[in-house]
Amino acid sequence: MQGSDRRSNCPIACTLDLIGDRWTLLVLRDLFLGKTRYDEFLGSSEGISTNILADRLRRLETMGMIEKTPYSSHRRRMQYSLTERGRSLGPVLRAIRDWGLDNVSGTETFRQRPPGRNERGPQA
Amino acid sequence: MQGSDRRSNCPIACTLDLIGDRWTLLVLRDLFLGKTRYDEFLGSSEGISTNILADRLRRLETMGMIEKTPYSSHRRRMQYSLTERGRSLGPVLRAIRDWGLDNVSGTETFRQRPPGRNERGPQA
DNA sequence: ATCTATAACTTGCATTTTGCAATTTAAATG
DNA sequence: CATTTAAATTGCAAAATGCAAGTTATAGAT
Repeated sequence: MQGSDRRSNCPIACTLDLIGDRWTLLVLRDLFLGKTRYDEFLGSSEGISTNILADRLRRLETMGMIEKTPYSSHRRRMQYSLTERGRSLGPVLRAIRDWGLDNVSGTETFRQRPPGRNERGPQA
Repeated sequence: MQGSDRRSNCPIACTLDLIGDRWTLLVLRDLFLGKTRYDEFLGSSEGISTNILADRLRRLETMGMIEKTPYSSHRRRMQYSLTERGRSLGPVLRAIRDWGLDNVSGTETFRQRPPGRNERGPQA
């Protein structure tokens, strides 16, 4: 909890302490969209910097939102996936998406994902 | 839109460009809770700085999320209230709250607001 | 008239975070 | 061996935040 001397019991504030920055939420979006690897996140059109990406992935893992598993014998090559805890943020991302679709011109979702995995996740 | 050369059509990204920072969301929370005046926002337990508060209120007004009206003949004394556009962010704040209640220990809502105004807003 | 209190900022400056680009690391491949 | 690839790390500048003091414009008291 950020600012431990300034404890707030407000669930909104506590949640925002964990995920209340733009890059974290964008990384979560990408995870919901099925991206798993570092270079995939780097490829998103918002252009996250490598240091920010590494930092956010580490934080998300520390908070138990994601977990990483090797996908190669190269010990630094990890794929990331949402944990149950991370997946429970789906409604948040979805609400954000819905607001954007209704209120920001020029936004659209593309490539409708098939039902099933990430069914409750955001689409972009 | 932030980073105009890095335009993203993703509704999530566009929304986050507008409100994707902790303080903006906390100010929005307070507005949903019925706070209207500068010193009321300052009184929240997260301890926003005066420069950040002034900045966020200005931005929210510029984006059409809030409007300000004088409450005193003192020309600097304004009360702020959500516009329709701002109120439509209710589901976002509510999703964030719900996640916090489910996932962050020690969080709670207090003083249940009566149904009616802000019925769809967050409670904290 | 002056002085004090109040509310809403603004300002100055230190600290932290972000953004950019280069570099490093550890593996696979030719 | 050298080169390529993927996932970081690093160095540094720019931007944002945080803290505290200061300013402004009014109301109210003296």
